[in-house]
Amino acid sequence: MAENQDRGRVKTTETAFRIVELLMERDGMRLSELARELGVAKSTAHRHLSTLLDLEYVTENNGVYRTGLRFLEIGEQTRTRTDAYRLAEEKVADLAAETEERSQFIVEEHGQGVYLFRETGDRAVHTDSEIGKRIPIHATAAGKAILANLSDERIEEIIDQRGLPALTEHTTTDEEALWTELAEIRDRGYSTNDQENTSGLRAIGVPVRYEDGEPLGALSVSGPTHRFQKTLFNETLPNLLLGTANELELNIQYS
Amino acid sequence: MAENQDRGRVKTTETAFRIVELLMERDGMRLSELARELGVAKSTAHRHLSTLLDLEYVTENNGVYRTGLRFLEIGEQTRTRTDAYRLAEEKVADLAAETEERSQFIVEEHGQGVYLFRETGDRAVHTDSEIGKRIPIHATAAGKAILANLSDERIEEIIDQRGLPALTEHTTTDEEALWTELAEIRDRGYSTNDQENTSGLRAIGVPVRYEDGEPLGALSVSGPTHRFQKTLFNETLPNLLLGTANELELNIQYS
DNA sequence: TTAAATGTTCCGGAAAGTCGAACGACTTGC
DNA sequence: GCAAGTCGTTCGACTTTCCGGAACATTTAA
Repeated sequence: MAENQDRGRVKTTETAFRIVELLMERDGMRLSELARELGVAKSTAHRHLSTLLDLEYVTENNGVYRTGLRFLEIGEQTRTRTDAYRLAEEKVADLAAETEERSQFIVEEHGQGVYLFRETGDRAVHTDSEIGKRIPIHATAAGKAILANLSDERIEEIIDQRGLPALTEHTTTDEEALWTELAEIRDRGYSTNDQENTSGLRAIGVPVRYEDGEPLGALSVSGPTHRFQKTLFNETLPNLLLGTANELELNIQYS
Repeated sequence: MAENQDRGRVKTTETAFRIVELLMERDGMRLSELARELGVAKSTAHRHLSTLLDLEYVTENNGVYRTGLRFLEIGEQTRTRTDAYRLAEEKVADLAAETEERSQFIVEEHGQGVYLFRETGDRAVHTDSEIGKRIPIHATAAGKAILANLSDERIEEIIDQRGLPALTEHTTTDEEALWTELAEIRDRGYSTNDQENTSGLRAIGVPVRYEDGEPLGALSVSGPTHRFQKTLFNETLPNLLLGTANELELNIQYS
């Protein structure tokens, strides 16, 4: 059982990355701890760890193995691969400075939202970076802005693959409701998020598109519910974001 | 032949990561291109790519495979694992703002220097991030500052493992000369770099140590030769850096 | 000092990854 | 508009190589 989709996959690679992920979650582990956790012989764990150490994807200190910075190298390379992403970084900084709130740029990958850049204005607290973190795409303003600009088939695909899990009691979990919301977003040009992934937090999101209409990501600004109200929430921020996204699209087009 | 150190290493993991590295270098590849490059059957490449795709470490678009943002997630987690690193980030920003030059924080991993944070002051050009990039540790100011605070055995080990490759004509490639320079650095408290990795660029570096004297990394400020001279290079910047490193060490101690 | 972990090495057996062939779907060029 | 070439995908047989267990060395605890 449970060999449904496993046809022709490389099991050794799966365990290698399972090890990496465990090391990340646990913030470092010892050899036998890892072997126990994985349910493999110590000798097996040893062989895998030695390999990852040799390849320099893992470090070892006093018998404790941790993920290495080579992941940062590959990740950073991936993030700054296209000029578009680098240009987005500037806009995120501008938005944070101008609004004094937190702003971020998110892209879609494997049906999820991934934080590429985040900047916190003076007013916002400087939290953990969260860069690279994944989040259900339907539960963020930026994510919905992206979703609204994908083809219906792709949207279906993502919903099928990821479902619509609830992060708070305000998360949209009904597919029908999501579709109508996406239509509104397309009309209006921007998306909103009212405590759908974190209670007490609201956000506005706008898509960033290539010339052909394909979304490459989305910008968003988020802040506490008590500040995000009325004109600010309904006009000022949406207009600021739409203008910024437009500038960004032009920058990308002529880069 | 060439099986000297390969005893007991997982070959499949090696090829999996060789694929990832190729995808990174080439900025994306097609299946058969990759198979050709690796010297394996198309079916083998296919199986590996499907696996990496399923695990979400790789993305695919119109038949082009690229590295995925999961590497960013793991890398970012690795970078911000300890409070110490996060605190270093602030100091890097302070230094860039104050000097208006480029400042960076570097750590040692597998005998190499790795850029963890970089900030460019208003005066410096905003280049590619280079975060996560590796560099021979003896060819940077920050690297030498770290090296000078390691045990003699560890220094030997690193030199044996990595050698002393020349990046410019000014790089220190003589082991004897390096040892005497490291002694000077220990005396003086800070290190310098005069066009040893990039011609036209000078830098000053200072170690950042835990209470027990173990270096966790080093701060440095770099700029063009024509600006980095006289009092600025010999007094002002060294003192600024030493003060900043000291603050940082205290912050780390009480965090 | 004993006892109980942990890390390391080695070997046989079995699971797995590799290759090549063969197919359909697209391109390219004549 | 057809043929030759390329690309991605699937399948089965061979054999590489990966896994587990045991035995030894090493450290930590009692």
